[in-house]
Amino acid sequence: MSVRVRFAPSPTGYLHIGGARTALFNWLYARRTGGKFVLRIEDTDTARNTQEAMDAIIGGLHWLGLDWDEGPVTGDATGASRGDRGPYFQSQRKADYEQRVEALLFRDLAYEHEGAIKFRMTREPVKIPDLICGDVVRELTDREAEDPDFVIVRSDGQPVFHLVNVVDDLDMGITHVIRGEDHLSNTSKHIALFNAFGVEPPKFAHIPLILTQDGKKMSKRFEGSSIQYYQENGYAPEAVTNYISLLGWTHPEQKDVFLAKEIAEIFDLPQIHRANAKFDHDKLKWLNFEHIKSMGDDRYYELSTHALSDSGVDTKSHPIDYVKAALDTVREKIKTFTEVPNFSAFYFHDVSEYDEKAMGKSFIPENVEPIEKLKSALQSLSSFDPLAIESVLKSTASELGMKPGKLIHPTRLACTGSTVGPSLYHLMEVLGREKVIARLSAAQERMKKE
RNA sequence: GACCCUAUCGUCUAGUGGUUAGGACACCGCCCUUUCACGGCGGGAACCGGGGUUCGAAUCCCCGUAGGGUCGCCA
Repeated sequence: MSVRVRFAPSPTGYLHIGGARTALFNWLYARRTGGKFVLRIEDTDTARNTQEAMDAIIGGLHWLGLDWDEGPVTGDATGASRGDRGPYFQSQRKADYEQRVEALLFRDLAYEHEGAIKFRMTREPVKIPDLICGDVVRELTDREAEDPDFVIVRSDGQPVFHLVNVVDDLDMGITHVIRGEDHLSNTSKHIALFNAFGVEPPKFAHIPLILTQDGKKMSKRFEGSSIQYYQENGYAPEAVTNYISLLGWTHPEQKDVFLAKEIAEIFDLPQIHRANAKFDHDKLKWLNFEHIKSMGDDRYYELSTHALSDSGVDTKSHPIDYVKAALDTVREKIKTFTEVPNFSAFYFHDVSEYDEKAMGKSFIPENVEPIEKLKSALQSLSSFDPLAIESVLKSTASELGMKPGKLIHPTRLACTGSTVGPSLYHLMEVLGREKVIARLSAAQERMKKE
């Protein structure tokens, strides 16, 4: 029997980082086994569902590159979908649930209680075979011992999570339920329901949770709990999937940097670590840096220009080769794409503002003359390349009897407006002689005013 | 309160009865570099506690302790 797994988010918030990891593990398992990955939307709580959340989930999954074989195409519950086991929105499956409940009622496995319908839960301990946790025997808690039965249909007629989750998994032929460990205790209810329907439950695999650095549950308010945070803060999706896969799973060769599609060939469930993991932002950032270094040129240019345009820098009006050359000089300097504008915006517009502190040190009247000398030396250069620029900078300084740094710092500030940035000689080459001379001249005017 | 899961450096983890307890991130030091980074080399840093089992436990068992989860007409 071929594997069918599903990711079943509820559109009541955003795509949580933990949910993203659950989706990733499901996706990996489907890809590894050649099975199907189903996306199902658990929107039974109409009061709490929002279209915004729906779009964030679909968008987030797309962004992460976790494509689904069956499920909605868009966030519209009545819109198009892929697959022949739909509808994939629970809000569209009411008739199925009603039928199932009727059957339960008919066989006295459920009963009406104050307008709601409750399921007759077994009083016996339930064995939960789990691919990650092993066999878990779940006994009744003290409260459950008083009344183990639980509501499966609200008094307003709306079916409840436990019921719809089981019915859908059953109807959709789900073979493996891979979900967060927060569902482990509830699984006894689900198994009892599967038994009541006379079918064998799917295999279960409960994965540990992701906690904050101080070991607390990641609430919606925690910065970074939503995938959107990473989309907006300069992270490459491949770094994010790489990082979250490392929370609870280890590459057999102990590798740290890899692509999700690489793990898709070796991933398996029993290897998953059983303890919760704390989220380490530093390691994610490092992985992002690694992926920026190793991604293809075009992808790097694309993500960088996006970051630039997001911050209001227009690259479109510049020749493509100029843009690429400029971006090449910042590639190994950035850890996130949001840093790209800081390091490269000066390439795309004139410098009119300078670092205040540095200006006090570099833009002084005494520097007007040295910069003048440098300009003429630069003018006479036959080739405006990094090596030639470097040697001119140093020889000019030495002729003037000043330390190279005394000339280099004002030059950098003049060219970029900042004290940090790409390699000075390379940046000057990319900028081109004309712009460099112009910016040097503009800086001289500032120096006279000081 | 009850039930369930878990427990190796600060963090993610390797380890499945015999290892100088390994790696990565982070941190510290040195080198490289007249920007900021990168990089190179080196360093500190862990088996929660107590009982067993065994010739021998990080590894197996029990009891504590701690953390997390669940016990909804939320999902």
